[in-house]
Amino acid sequence: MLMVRVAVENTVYHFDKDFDYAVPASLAEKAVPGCRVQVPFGTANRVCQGMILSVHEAEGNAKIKFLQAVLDEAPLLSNEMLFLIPWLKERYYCTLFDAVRLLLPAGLTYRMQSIYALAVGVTKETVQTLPPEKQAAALPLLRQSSLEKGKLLRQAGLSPDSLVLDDLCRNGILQRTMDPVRRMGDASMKMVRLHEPLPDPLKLTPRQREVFHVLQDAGCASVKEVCYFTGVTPAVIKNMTAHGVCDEYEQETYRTPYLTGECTETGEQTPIHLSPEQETAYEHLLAAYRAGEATYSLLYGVTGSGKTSVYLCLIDQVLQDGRDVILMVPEISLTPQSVHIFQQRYGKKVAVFHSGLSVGERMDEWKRVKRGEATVVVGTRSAIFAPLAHIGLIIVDEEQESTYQSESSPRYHAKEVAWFRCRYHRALLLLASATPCVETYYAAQTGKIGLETLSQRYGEAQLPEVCICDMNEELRNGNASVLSWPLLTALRENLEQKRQSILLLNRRGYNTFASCQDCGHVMTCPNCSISLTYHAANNRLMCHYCGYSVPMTAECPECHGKHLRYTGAGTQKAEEQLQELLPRARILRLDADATMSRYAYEDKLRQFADGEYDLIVGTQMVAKGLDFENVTVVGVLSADQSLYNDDFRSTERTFDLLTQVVGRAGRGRFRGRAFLQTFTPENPVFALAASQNYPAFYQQELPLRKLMLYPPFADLCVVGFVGSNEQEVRGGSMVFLQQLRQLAKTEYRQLPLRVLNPSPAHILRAGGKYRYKLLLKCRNSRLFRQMISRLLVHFAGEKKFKHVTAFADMNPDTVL
DNA sequence: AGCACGCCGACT
DNA sequence: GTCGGCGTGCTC
Ligand SMILES: [Zn+2]
Ligand SMILES: [Zn+2]
Repeated sequence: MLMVRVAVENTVYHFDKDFDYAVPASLAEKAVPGCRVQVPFGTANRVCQGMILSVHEAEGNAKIKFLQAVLDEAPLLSNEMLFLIPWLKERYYCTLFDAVRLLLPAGLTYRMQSIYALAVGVTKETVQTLPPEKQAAALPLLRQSSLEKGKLLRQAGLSPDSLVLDDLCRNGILQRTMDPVRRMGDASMKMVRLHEPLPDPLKLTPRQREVFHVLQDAGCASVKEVCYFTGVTPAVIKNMTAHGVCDEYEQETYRTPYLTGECTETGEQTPIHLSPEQETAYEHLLAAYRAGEATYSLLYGVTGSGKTSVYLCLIDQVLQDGRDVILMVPEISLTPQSVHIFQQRYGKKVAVFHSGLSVGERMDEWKRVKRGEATVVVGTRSAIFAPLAHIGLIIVDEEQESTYQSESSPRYHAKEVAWFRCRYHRALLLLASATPCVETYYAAQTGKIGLETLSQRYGEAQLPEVCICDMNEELRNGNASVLSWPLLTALRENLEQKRQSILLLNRRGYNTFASCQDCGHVMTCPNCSISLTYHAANNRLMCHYCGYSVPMTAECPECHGKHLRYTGAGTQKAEEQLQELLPRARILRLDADATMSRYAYEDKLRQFADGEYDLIVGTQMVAKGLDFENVTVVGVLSADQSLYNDDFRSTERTFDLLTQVVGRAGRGRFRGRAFLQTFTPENPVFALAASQNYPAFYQQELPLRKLMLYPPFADLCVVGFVGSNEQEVRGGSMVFLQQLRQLAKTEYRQLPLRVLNPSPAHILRAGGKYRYKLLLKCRNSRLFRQMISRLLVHFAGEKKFKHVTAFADMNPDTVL
C-alpha cells in the first residue's frame, strides 16, 4: 500500500512526530513530498493540514487513516527543505509543522475553519424548544444555511470561546465541517486618531491627556508609537476609545518605497576596482568557493574598508556560474540606498525580504524566487529560508548582530541554518563584520573557518578624535547633568556652525548595577563575573545567572571607600534635560525598533539629511544605520548601562556599539569628534574602541570567556518555565532540575555539563505570567539535545505541572 | 492542545 | 434512573 509520512499541524512538541497515512488510489499521483495535504487527526478525526515529508510502500494496519485531499498541484518544498524540517526540529525543539511554517511564506499556509450548519432534519420548531443560549446560537442558521464559527457566535451575541456550538453538535442539532481557508489579510497596524467631534465636556486623566496631546500633534499614529512616546499602555488608549475620545482602526502597513523603485531588467555591471587588500581577500574567497566543497569563512574588515565591493565581485562570479546568492543584513541597514546598490547591479534578479513586507508582498517575492526569476535574495533573518534551488554563496553581513537569531519559537539561528544550506549545496558561507562576535573570531583563529582581513580604511576618511568623558570628574566639578562639559560645548559649537550631531541614549537598562564612585569598581558575581543587580526588596545585590547574592553596603571592597552606589533607574529623563541644555536645538527623537513604522522612520531620516533637525537622539540600535555628511559630533550619553549589563556579552556588545559610533563619526569633509561618557573611563573597552582595535579587544576578552566557561568554550542553554502560578513554576523548575541531574549522572554521563541553580527570570512577571529559568553550561551536541528533548517531553507529560510550560533556548541573545 | 472515554454526585 | 462534572490517556 502507498503510504506517506506527514508533518501534522495540530501537534505539540511532546507528541510530535511524522505520522503515517495511507494514500487512496485516487490521490496516488498527486501525493508527492513537499505538497500540503488535508488529514484526519486525533480521536475525533479533526481535519487539519499537513505536509508530506516522504512517500513509501508499506503494509497497512488498522490504525492507519487515509489522506483526505492534496492541497497543492506541485510540491512547494524542495528536497533540501524536506531535509531541513527534521533538522530544525532536532536543533530548536519545535514541531515538524512549526518548521514547515518557517519555510513557507505566511499567507500560503491554510487555516482550518469550522463551518456550522443545521443538521439534517432539524427544523424551526426543534430550534424553538432549545434553552435560550442554544437557541440564540442556532437561530442565525435558520436564515443562512452555513456560517463560520466566529461569525455565528458574533451574530448570536456569544463570546468567541463559547462551547455551546460543540454541545449543539453533540446533541445532533448542528453539523460541523472543516474548510481550508487562505490566511488572508495584509500586514496591518493598529492606528489611532482623535474622534470627531470630541465629547463635551472632555474629561481626561493625566495619562490620557498625554496621549491626547500626542494625537493632536500627529493627527494619527500607530498605537505602538503612541505608547512609545507617552509611556502608557495600550489599555489607556483602549479606554479612551471606549469613552469616545479617539478611534482605533486598522491600516495596512505602508508599501516599502524601495521595492517599488524602478530598476532595469538585468542591471548594469559597472566594473569595480579593488584595492590590493580587497583583491587578495576576493581571490582567496573565490578559490575557496571554486574548490567545490562547502566552506566557511570570516571576512574581518574594519569600518569603511569596503566589504561591499568584495561582496559584489563574489556575487558576480557566483551568478555567472548560474548559482544563487543570499545576502543577509540586519534590519537596520536594509535601507533604500543599500538595496539600491544591488538592484542597480542585478536588476530584477534581486528579491528583498524583510519584516515590513505585507503578506501579499512577501508571497510575491517568495514566488519569484521559487520560479527562479530572482536569484539574489537580500533580506533579514527570514531570508535564509528563501526557496533558492542552487545556492552558491551566502553572505552574513554584520554577523555579530543578535537579530540573526529568532527570539520567538522556533528559536532558530540563521547562521546555523545558513551553514546547513551551504553544506547541502556545497556553497561558500561568508560571515563579515568589523567587530565579529568572539565565537566567530575564535573559530577563525583556530583554523576552524577561513579568515580574510581588510585592515585599511578606504579613501582618506580619517578616524575621529575620541574624547572619553569621565562623569565622576564632572560630578566633582558640580555638573550633575546628562551632558559632560566637553560634549555640551561641542554640541553648542555644532549648533552655531549649523552642523549636525547624533546622541545615543541607552535603551532602558533592566538592571541597576552597583559601582564605587571613588575607584570605579563595579560589583560582579564571583562565579559568573557578570554585574550584580540591586534588588530593593531585600537590599541585596544579586547575580541573575546563578542566584549568588550579597547585602548591599556602602563600602567598596576594592578601595574600602564609603561611596558604593547603585545606578540605573533615575538616570532617565535625559531627553528633557537635553532640551533644557540646548533650548534652540531642533531635536529628532528616533527609534529603530518596531515602534515606528518603517515609512515614518525613513521619512524622518530624510528630513534630518535635509537639515530640518540639528540633533538626533536615539537608542543605541540607531547607531548602525546612520551615515550623514554633515554630522561631526557623535556622543554616547552613558556607555555604562550597556557595559555593566548583567550578561556575559555586555562587554562585547558595548565594544561593538562604541566601535561603530567612532567609525561613523565624521565621514564627510570635516573631521568628526566622538564623545563617550562613562563613570569608569579606565575600562579598557573605551580606549580599544577609540582606536578601532578589535584584535586587541578579542585578546582581552577571550581569556575571560575561558576562565568563566562562556562561549566559545561552552554553550549556554537556557531552560525557561512559564506559568501563572509562581509556586508551580518554581516547583516545575526544581523537578526539571532533579530529572536533569538524574539523567546527567547516568545515561548521559559523558556529557560535559555544569548546572546553575534555577532562579526567577530577570523580569519575573511578564504578561501576568511568572517565569523561571535554569542555566546550563554545556556542549551543544546531538546527545545533549537528545537529553533536553527527552526532558522537555517528559515534563510536558507531568500532570502536576500541566499549567507550566518549559522550553529550551540555546545560546540566547539575553538570558530571560 | 483537544477530544473521547469513563466513573461518581445531584437533579427529574 | 440520567445529565454532566472533570480525571486520564491518546493522537498514524
Ligand atoms: Zn572603590
Ligand atoms: Zn553568578
